[in-house]
Amino acid sequence: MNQPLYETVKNYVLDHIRDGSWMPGDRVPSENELVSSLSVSRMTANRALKELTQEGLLVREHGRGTFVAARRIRSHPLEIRSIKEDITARGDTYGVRVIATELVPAPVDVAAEMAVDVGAQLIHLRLVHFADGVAQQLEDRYVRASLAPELLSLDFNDVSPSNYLLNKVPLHSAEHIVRAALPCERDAKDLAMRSTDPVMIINRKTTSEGQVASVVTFVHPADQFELSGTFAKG
Amino acid sequence: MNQPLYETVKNYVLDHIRDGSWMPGDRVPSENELVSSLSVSRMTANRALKELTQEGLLVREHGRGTFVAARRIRSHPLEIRSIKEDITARGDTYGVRVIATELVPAPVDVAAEMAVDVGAQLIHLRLVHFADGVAQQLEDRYVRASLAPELLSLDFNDVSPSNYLLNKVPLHSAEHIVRAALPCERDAKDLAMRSTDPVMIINRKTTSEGQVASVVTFVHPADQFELSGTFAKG
DNA sequence: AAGTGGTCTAGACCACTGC
DNA sequence: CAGTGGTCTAGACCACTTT
Repeated sequence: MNQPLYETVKNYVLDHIRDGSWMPGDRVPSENELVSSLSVSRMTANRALKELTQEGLLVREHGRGTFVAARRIRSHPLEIRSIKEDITARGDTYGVRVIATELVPAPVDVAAEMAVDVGAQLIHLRLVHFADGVAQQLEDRYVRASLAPELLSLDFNDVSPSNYLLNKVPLHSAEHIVRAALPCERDAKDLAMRSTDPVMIINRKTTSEGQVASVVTFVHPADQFELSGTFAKG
Repeated sequence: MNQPLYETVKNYVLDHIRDGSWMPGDRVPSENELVSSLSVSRMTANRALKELTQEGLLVREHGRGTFVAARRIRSHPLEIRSIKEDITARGDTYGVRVIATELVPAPVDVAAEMAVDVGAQLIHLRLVHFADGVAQQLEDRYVRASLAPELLSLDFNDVSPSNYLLNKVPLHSAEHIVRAALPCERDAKDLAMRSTDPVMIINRKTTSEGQVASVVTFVHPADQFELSGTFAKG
């Protein structure tokens, strides 16, 4: 259980925000108060509060104090949609092939991405979604095991991991990175496509209550997929 | 001119990245080397390097060192950004090659897209945007000629078509479609890339006062570009 | 004046990497 | 082994805000 001290301080603050004892707008303890009550140095308290501020959970005002941030509401063209609904909505038959559902210790790169210890228990899912038998999307996902252990025994013909998690875990934010590339051999094989044909890759990291809940990589054959979005102003 | 010391350290590193003396993959000075050469404390050097890492300009590896990150443009699909600003912001030299600026009668496909008569007068622009001589974006655009006839005689080294139109024409909405593909021979040639390497293609249609003002296709070499975005909900 | 966050120092111990 | 980044401490001075 060797987490950095500043993580302990962050969790101390987060716990009070999560359980509602500190509400948006409330002042949280000052750096010096944390120094006294938690017996840490001021630099450590400062780091904890600064990082929580960068993560959008706190707001700091010079000379006044540190406050719980108001919850943001923003929409975005990169919606989290259900692949199954997309497929059935256009009249195709939805199908899914489950390649892996397993409980695994966190690999180093995933651990870094999710900010968990290497070896922490994660649920790993790897599925391919089909429309009328044509592969549409490869989904490779890691989920914090404590959030939804029953993922291991779900029937993904009924509900997709995305949808299940959306309902089960209160979503705070999602970060996306979209890029084009050629698929690696393994992904191409699972998608039954040539590795010389391009794919669109979407990485999504979702956070809930200050923690990374899930990281997922979606791989789409380029000829089967496009993203669209609109925005208006004024 | 009292900027924090860690900003001075950041600028010291940034200057070397911008002027090309430290290239992507190169090791930058270690914290202790910065302590010696700049006469700052290690915490200050650490803060500078940590922030540059968070900003995506450096990559740190425990026990090995700190390295200049591979460069990719990152943009948010929601925003209409200036490619020129993106390039200069990361310290590269911006360049543009104008392939075509002409007044043309609307081709059938463009006429349908813009909801104008076939043969209506449109301005057609085709340019390639470069960062340090490397092609970043091919821009192929049609603009309703009556909106901005002076586009034909602008110097695109000073202002990009996107930026010019943003200021000149009141934007109402923009629709985007993003997809991955292999480039056609002509686009690959203009981007000086192989037609077997994937590209990311963004189509944007902007409307102003109920009419389509402009349709544009951006083609990016996949290894030079990625989209990113975040959203949060309450 | 007192309290706050913003910055900075000069040490320290640790875990990881490479040789 | 030496060098690296990751963390932590116990001080310090400053600018800003409120009382």
